[in-house]
Amino acid sequence: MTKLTIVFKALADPTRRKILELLKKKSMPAGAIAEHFKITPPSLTHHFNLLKQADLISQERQGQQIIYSLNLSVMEEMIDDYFKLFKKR
Amino acid sequence: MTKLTIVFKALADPTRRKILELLKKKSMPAGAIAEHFKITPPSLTHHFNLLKQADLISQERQGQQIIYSLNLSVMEEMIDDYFKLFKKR
DNA sequence: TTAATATTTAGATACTTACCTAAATATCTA
DNA sequence: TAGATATTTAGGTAAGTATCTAAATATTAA
Repeated sequence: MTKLTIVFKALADPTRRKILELLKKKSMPAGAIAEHFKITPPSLTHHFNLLKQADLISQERQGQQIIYSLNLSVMEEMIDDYFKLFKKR
Repeated sequence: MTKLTIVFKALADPTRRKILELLKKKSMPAGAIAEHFKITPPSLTHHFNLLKQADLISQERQGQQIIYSLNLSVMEEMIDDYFKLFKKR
């Protein structure tokens, strides 16, 4: 699977897009993210894994918590490299 | 399913992205598109349907052929409305 | 109107995915 | 070290998806 396919698959789910939007405001631990959803922690971990695979987020342990952060650069690269093809201006 | 989810799902497949890239060069009938792939016509029709559902392409019959065209505006809207959120400049 | 061409529809199958429950791991605190 | 907290891993299931073959539809040409 190409990197682009992995990224689009990651974005093709509303839960994962909402996670990205939360992380755009600020980095936060899994538990704080979980408060915004009604799915179980294992399901959220599944989504974190796909977002990590797409390199859209990073994680860092801080004590008992795992802090997730958005990797803005991957989004930007995608816009620059792929969508520019289809952009007028 | 939201419109954005439908569009990202449509883009999350290499065959469909290649169809879009072909149509970006010029509109063409299903058969001409098919020459670039090794999958069967019904499989291609399946991909056309998903791209149409995402409003990324349009079709128009011309005699025996169905001519497909790219809807650039949908791509542009998506870049403007969604990705701008994540874009620095 | 019959045959040929272009494409889609119908239906089946193997694979993938999003979700769950139960159990495991990692860290902190008493 | 034992217990509590935060998160992940393992394993299962129902629903979705990409593909195929066979049949149907639409159009053109003989």
